[in-house]
Amino acid sequence: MQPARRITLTDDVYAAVRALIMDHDVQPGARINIDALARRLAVSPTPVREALARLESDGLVSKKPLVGYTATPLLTRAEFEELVEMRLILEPAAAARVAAAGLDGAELAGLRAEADLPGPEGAAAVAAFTAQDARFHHTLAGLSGNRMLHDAVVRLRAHLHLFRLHFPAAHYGVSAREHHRIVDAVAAGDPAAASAAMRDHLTAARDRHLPFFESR
Amino acid sequence: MQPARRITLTDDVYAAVRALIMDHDVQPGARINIDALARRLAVSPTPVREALARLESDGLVSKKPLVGYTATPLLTRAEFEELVEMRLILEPAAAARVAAAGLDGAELAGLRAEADLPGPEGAAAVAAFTAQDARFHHTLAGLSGNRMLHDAVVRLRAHLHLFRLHFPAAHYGVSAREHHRIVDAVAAGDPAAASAAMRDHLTAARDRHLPFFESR
DNA sequence: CGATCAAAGATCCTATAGGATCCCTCGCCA
DNA sequence: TGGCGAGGGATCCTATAGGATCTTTGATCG
Repeated sequence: MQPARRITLTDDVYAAVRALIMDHDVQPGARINIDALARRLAVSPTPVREALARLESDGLVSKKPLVGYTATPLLTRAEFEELVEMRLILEPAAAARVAAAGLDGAELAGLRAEADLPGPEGAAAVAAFTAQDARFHHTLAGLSGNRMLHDAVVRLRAHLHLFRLHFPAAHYGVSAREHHRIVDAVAAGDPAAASAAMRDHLTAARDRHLPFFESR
Repeated sequence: MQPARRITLTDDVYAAVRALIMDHDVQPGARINIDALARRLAVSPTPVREALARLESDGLVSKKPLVGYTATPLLTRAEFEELVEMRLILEPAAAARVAAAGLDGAELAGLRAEADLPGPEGAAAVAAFTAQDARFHHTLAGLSGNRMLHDAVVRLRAHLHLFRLHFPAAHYGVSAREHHRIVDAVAAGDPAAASAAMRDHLTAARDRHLPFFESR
């Protein structure tokens, strides 16, 4: 772990702690000791405290007064269903809006490039896959032109760190094809088709993830 | 202003600062001096810093490194349109889900009670109206059973402190009737009607608010 | 008279120290 | 042997002080 340094320590600490949680360097449900974390990052407890306060707003940690912070436990099956439901509300609407508004050549090319997903090769395959998948969904939400919609999609995404460990190989290839189907509908300027393609993608992804809960 | 005291100062400070902003005791766009705020609340700067970090996640203040915090400026017309668009995505979906799930007698009675809105009498009429309106929308979102959906609706609502000052009298009465139409559809277990009623309510409220931007 | 540069003031940012609270372990008792 | 209570340790929470940075004001030069 590198000592954090930039303009404001808080931002660095925030990013560092977020990464620790997302990569499961801090086990879900584990206590987070402020002093120990500060020593590990070679900073004082104050910016750590500030970063944790922000992370609590993101839902990645929770605070019990006079006891301490805790990394948020993994999503339960029910919470996962809620998350999917929420994405089904937001993301098809975003896709429809992008299709309705239309994209210029550069935007479309960029989106199409991000629709591709890395294969199952390489050491950090799962991390690379989820990171690229996140980029695609975030970019699409951003192109909706509605900043609040974009923020909401990004915020939800943080909870998917759940699947960093157990990850079904079935995702590779299929997800990329579904992404391209969404891009095609967007490129055609067909809001209904874009919305439907996104809905199908999300429900399919949900079904692919479900076995995870069986095995717990 | 009372000195803040409870279990954790941070929570109290958070609520206090939030109230300051919502009530326009701190003008939108104004700089927020951490030390001055700490003295005013009779606490040290540390919990103030922590509270401000949380408020930044809520979008009520923004931070410029090495410069300080600033109360978020009032929504522009474009941002207001984005907010409405976002509510149109979330809240009709929430209403439909509540209607589909059905409510027991107590829940329905509670919701119907909150649909009523205080009239234009009294000193703090605007504050009472908006507070009650918020309660209705929050309660409905909460009854959807989806916590993330509820949180998203509540989070958006914070940005409506915009209208604490200039408030059209046309809202009184009309809004309550629209609320009851939503409750009726929910009580009838008709998701499509509930969704439509909410959509109509939001678009009508949007139109009632629009003159505010003409007068700036 | 306007623009540029420098210095002073204010503010934020970080670190360290002390008080209060909670959790856990050990001993005692029924 | 199991339950209860007290003490110690750890941790959080708050406060204060010092260093770094930015903004602003004033003076100087063109």
